Amino acid sequence: MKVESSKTNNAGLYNGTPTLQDVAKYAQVSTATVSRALSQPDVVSKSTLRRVNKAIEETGYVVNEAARSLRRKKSGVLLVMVPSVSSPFFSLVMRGLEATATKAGYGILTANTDDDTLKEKRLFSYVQQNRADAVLILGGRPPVKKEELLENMPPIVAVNERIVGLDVPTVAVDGYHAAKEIVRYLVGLGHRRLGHISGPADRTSSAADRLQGFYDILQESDLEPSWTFSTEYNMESGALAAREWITLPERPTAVFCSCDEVAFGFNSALYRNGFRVPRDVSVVGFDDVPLAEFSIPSLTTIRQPHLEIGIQAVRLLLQLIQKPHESPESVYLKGDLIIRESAHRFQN
Amino acid sequence: MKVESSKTNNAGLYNGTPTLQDVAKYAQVSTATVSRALSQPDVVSKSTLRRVNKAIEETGYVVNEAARSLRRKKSGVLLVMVPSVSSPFFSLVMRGLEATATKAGYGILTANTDDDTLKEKRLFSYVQQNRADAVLILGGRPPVKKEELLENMPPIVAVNERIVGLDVPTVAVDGYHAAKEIVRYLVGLGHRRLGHISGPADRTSSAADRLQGFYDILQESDLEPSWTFSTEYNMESGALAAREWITLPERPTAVFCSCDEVAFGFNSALYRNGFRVPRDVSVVGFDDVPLAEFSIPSLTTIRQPHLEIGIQAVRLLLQLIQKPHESPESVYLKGDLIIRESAHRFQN
DNA sequence: TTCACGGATGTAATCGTTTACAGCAAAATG
DNA sequence: CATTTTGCTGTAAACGATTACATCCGTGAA
Repeated sequence: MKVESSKTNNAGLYNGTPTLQDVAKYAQVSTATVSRALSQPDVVSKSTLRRVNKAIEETGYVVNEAARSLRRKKSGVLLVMVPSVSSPFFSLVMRGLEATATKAGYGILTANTDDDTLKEKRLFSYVQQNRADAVLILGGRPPVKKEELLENMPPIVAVNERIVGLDVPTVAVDGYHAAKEIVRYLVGLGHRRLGHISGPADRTSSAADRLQGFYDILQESDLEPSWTFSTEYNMESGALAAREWITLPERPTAVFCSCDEVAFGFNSALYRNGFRVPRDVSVVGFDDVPLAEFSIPSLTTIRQPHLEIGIQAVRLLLQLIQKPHESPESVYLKGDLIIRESAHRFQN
Repeated sequence: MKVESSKTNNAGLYNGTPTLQDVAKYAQVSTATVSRALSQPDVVSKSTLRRVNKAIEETGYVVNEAARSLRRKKSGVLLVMVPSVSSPFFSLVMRGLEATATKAGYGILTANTDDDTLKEKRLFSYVQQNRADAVLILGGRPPVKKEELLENMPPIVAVNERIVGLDVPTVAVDGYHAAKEIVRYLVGLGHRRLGHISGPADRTSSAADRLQGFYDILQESDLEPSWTFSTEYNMESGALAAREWITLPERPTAVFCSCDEVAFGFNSALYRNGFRVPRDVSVVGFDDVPLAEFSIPSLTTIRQPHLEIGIQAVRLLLQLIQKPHESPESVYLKGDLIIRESAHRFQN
């Protein structure tokens, strides 16, 4: 079993990074066999497999993904489009995505979409360029014009938000029922004047769902919505809403914020104006970001199972990659009410 | 100028995604010319360039990055290794990294390192597989055994933390001077019993720097450190520290927390035990995450220029990719003291 | 007129894998 | 024993771009 040193190719000599060729030469087999040993070990004979594995070990061979991608027309990468990776909740979800994708042998390419100039080009370029096999869209905004997409649509799964005007499988918490649950909780605490600071309900399905849940529970309870305020999912918006709340003639005694960040901003601005939560107003959030537990006061909120969201989203996406023409069912998960300090029984 | 439809290759017929070949055929030039038109437009004649560009437009050609990577032996991707993408501060930095990398035509592949099982393999596999050209390490931990790395080290830049035992260019805030500044501020407010909740000073350079800054200012001020507590960079740890602070016979009147999250956890646990910040103790943080402004009380802290950190890190890395043997100088940025509510003048 | 030179383009090899196809020996079948 | 099947392996052609080298043509100098 002598290793023949080639003249045309001094591969065995460890001059560069070893290739399949080098392994093949070392193991005295063809490149096809090495390739098969790697991808379909069961079709290779035991003894050959051993020899190849040893050769791989000895040479320190690592597959070249660029070559593999070219040949297979698969990159092994998922593109994640997210409005902002620094959003506390999105970053939690991304962790779940990353973990699951990695376990399945996929890498995660991250693209922030807040940078409008590139937003449109991104999806197309990454996937068409063969840099990514499929796309996870976190913010809910359709990345390119619909018509263009339909022409040659890569596998797409929407996460957290349905994408308006684009029918793709979605993984999200059932915001409608979660909203109902938390508002019902407030009503149960004796509150009769309830307000809601909603997200951008015209653009995002999550905001619309939560808003609808709010309305429907009020109706079931024979109550009128006392106040609604529509804004973005961030702390500044919560602070803005607080300034309006303060001016109200009949202030709601409980406010349902569309997400934890809005609640933080709301509470913060109230605090700075001498109001105390929950003494002066009960406040609840949505998401249960890590800070909800440690904020002052700690925040009663809906827990979104962020890891599970990531797991399911990747699962659907891989399914879609395998069978591009069988669109899998969307998955709606349950959010759990987490009771903490920020909402109190209403006392007249 | 008639487009000849080939028999061996029905490329012009838009059956699959168009390739360079198709563009070449359409523009009546060779693939070499198209390639040059793309990468080095100045060596192609004006008229040909126009023709090629038109052909690209018409066919909707997009470069196949897999093929390009294979040939160029460059992937156009940077690997970001981060202990946890859901850390508020890391996610801010990542945004800066992503923005700068995108602008330079690079993609960002994200790898969480909290999942120990894969930690070691990651750096090697991604770079050796030709999936990434270079690596940004955010957490400070060396990803593989040192010896292995030295053999065939890809371009690496450390972000936020120097990597112990690995001499690579680093981009970070000068934590030592920033710590001195903020502690000096506390001393200036009249505090004489000062405590510090430090990060993992044995493992991370940032924690060690801040700790040293704390010590040195006390010494300059002829004060003894009243209390130190070493822990992790997270809220639970802050809460843990609070429980110890409460039991102290002579409680420090001001506490410097190693990061904002620790401060949040600290404040939160104190609040739950009936203490108020800054009435009972002044607290300062480090990082200035978005929540610092909106927390109750708002947090006096050191602002880290997270965007600038991202920009500089990518700049160094690209420099290193271009000239692998000229290791660029590390960059240390200045952190700014942001004065808010959580620290007060000491009143006896 | 001849020659050198530079600009523009084409030819073809190459990057490292995968895989259709073919070949071949041994086992199974008739 | 002849023939088919099965299991394993090798040959060589892709995948789609880049680039060293060759070629061609026009211009200006000698």
